[in-house]
Amino acid sequence: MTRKEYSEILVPNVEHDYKYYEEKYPSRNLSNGEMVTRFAPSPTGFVHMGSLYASFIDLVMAKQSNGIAYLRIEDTDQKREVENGIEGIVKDFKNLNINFDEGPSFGGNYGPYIQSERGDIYRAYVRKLIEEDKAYPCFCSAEELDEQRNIQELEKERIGYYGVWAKCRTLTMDEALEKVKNGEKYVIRLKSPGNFNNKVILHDLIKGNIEMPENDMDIVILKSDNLPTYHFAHAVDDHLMHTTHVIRGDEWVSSWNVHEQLFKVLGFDLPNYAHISPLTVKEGNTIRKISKRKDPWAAVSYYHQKGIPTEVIRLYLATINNSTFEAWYLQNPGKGIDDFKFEFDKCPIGGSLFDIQKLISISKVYFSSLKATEVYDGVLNYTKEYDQEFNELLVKYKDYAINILNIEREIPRPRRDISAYEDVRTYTWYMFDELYYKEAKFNLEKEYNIELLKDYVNNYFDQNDSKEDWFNKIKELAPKYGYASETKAYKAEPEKYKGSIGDVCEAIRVAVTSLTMTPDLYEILKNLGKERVIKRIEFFEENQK
RNA sequence: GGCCCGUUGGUGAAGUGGUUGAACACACAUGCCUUUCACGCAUGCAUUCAUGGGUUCAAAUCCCGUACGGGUCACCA
Repeated sequence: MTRKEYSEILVPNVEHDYKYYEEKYPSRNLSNGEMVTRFAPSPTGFVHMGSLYASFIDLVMAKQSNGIAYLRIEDTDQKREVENGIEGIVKDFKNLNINFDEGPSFGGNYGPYIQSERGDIYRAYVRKLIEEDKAYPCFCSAEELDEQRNIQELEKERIGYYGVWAKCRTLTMDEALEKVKNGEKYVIRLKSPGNFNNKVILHDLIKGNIEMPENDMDIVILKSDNLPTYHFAHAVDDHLMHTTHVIRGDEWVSSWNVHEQLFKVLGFDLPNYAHISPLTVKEGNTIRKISKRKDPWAAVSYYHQKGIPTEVIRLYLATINNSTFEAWYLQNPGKGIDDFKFEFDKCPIGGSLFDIQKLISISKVYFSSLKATEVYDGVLNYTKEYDQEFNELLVKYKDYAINILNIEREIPRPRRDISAYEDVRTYTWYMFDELYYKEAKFNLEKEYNIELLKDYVNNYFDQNDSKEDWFNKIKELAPKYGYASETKAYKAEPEKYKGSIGDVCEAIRVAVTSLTMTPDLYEILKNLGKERVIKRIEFFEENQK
């Protein structure tokens, strides 16, 4: 029997041979420097901050090099399958408005992009390896393997299936065939040509050179369920899909020697590797990876619910991903992520602690850079889903709402109070009568002079005043009631006055908004208009009693 | 336990042998300015880069040991 026939018995029902696939997926026509990257999650749940971080780097590196970033689903472990896992991931990315160039439901010429649909392809290459005597069937059971592991541990030997421990390696074709005939289950293992005493060096784009022993483990490449292991699928897929840069979590560093060997054995060119460190969180004294279950902000739904735009998350990921991004971003107003040149060697090597406070601060800067109409559109969209009542008010008073959102905005140093769309209501509710008369509460620590307030609104206030006139009038009003019209004068001789002009403004502010802290009072009064100010002062009078 | 990686302030970090008496940003504190808050400005916040030793005229930066943290050692990815 030839080795070819042997391989066909061991790996049955394969439609094409590997040469067919080599032809079917020709090299991509890449010009200089164009990167092909891939984000390759296993569908065990929904998209979270960690996957977003990894995919962010894939996308940004591909995009800035004019290359291609594709999505590949690694679902070769049927036990871990989650219902609708694949659809969930694709949907999450689409909802976030993150688009890959190729992938399930994105299209592309190098598919299928779901590994469970690529079984035939892997098997064709497994056959090739068996035929070339670079792989062999292994009939060891899980129990036997466990036992062997225990012995190795006891004897302080390196653990694994290698050298003399690789029992099935020496099986002859006839012996193996006999077992197959008897219906014994088997897997296909790589016949590793490596020597543990040799060194291989990973030239990692992020971590630098890492030296490790050559792989000598006869790792499993095809499981008994006829699906490949991660290692084998990685080699075959990234070869056929012509990935130029494998960007993945650094938990893979230690198995890189396996991958390097697999590429060599299969006759593939080795891609570049960039191993990224995970997003972490501190819990007591230990550091752990972020977790969907334990960290609420790890879920993308958290941001959706609060109304934090995807762009903010991307900005945050950009700042932790490339150390020089933040300074650049602050110095180049109007520019965005796409204008920045990201580099692998600026990526963090150790883990990055996720800092929600920092994200919020980035969000505030982001919101402060938006135009009022943009905030309006965004908040309208947000409240449609999360705050029907406020949404109706925004629709009803569109122009008014935009004016309010424009207070202290589109100026050289805009306010930075909004960090999410959910904050908009918190900062503007009192400007809407429907909410104001229902929700205003006066927890007064001091009493305010109603006469002064009435005098002000009836005899001084004019909606059309310029800010300067407005302030001059307050200065005129203040002394009438014993307040200093200049803060300095008050500070110099506090005993001579009831208070300063600041106290006068505070009285007006509280009477009109029920709050002691609001944006510019002039703008607020101007937007409310005389009639409503009068009404609010009357309302205040009733409530102060 | 073997192999690999990391350790700079409350946080993210810059830094690859000498303009570092350790940048920048976030957070925090105080003060100034001010109609409030915010913004802004000023100041403070690591006498020191986990630790011990070595190389050097010179080390956060190079070498060795130790401690601590992380990863990995599956028919999981």
